[in-house]
Amino acid sequence: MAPKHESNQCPMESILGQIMGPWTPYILWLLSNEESLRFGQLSALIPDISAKVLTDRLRKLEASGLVHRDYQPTVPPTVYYSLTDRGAELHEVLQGLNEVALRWDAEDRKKRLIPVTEIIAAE
Amino acid sequence: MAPKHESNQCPMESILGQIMGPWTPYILWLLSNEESLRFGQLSALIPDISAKVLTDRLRKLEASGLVHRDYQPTVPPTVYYSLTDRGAELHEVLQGLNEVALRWDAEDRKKRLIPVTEIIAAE
DNA sequence: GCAAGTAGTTACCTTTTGGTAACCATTGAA
DNA sequence: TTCAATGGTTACCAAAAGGTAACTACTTGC
Repeated sequence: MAPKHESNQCPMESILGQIMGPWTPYILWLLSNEESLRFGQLSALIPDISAKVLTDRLRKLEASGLVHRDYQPTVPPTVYYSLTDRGAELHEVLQGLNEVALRWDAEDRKKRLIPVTEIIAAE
Repeated sequence: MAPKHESNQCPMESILGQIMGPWTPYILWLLSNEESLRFGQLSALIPDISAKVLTDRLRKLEASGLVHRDYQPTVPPTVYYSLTDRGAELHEVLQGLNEVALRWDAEDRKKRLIPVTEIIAAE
């Protein structure tokens, strides 16, 4: 069974149930860096996600009150997604995570480059 | 297909691939609040997780270098899990997330209590 | 009159994930 | 002599998640 993140006890489990899962935090992070993003823009920024899954994630985030959906009945229709005030409260946490990600990435790159460096040094 | 978090481009996607998914951030958070926890303790702290899944998560975190496994060949065996230095770098982010979680939980509790308050006020 | 473009939805099928129960080793205690 | 205790593993099965292709609506431009 998937974690019963609804029924609970612990606030941490509850928030994790809302924002965890494949793609979800990534979507939140993209939205937290822009005023708003259209469906197609999100789709382009996350090439490996299918429309079905992207829709599903956005609907769930909307249901949790973290994302706002602004449907403009133009032709063709235009839909803007943005963080709600509550969603925006995740900005700092996501930035913090991104900083750790950048640090680890730099460290790992450096490690992976050592062999190359040795080859150059040996010439 | 599950997100291809290995092959990538973006550090944020990469870190999310390592720490996201059901139970994983929760395990990290529990470990970030203790020196170490034994398998059975983690199991007891997360009642809904099965041994199979807990093992799987711990093995993956170990493979990512975020968790250290200390097997003591006593009888019966004792295994201590703790965060590595890299894993410990997530502490602040997890604390930040927990603070947001506590705030939302308090807000939601307050909102859920309003009807009760109204009933009392109406008496 | 047909294609393009947006933001999806739906049905169908495959893959992945997770649960459950049984089993493992080893030794001390009842 | 048999049970309990720890930290798992394995096989088997059910459920959930996700991919793909087809289809929707509506109007503008070719």
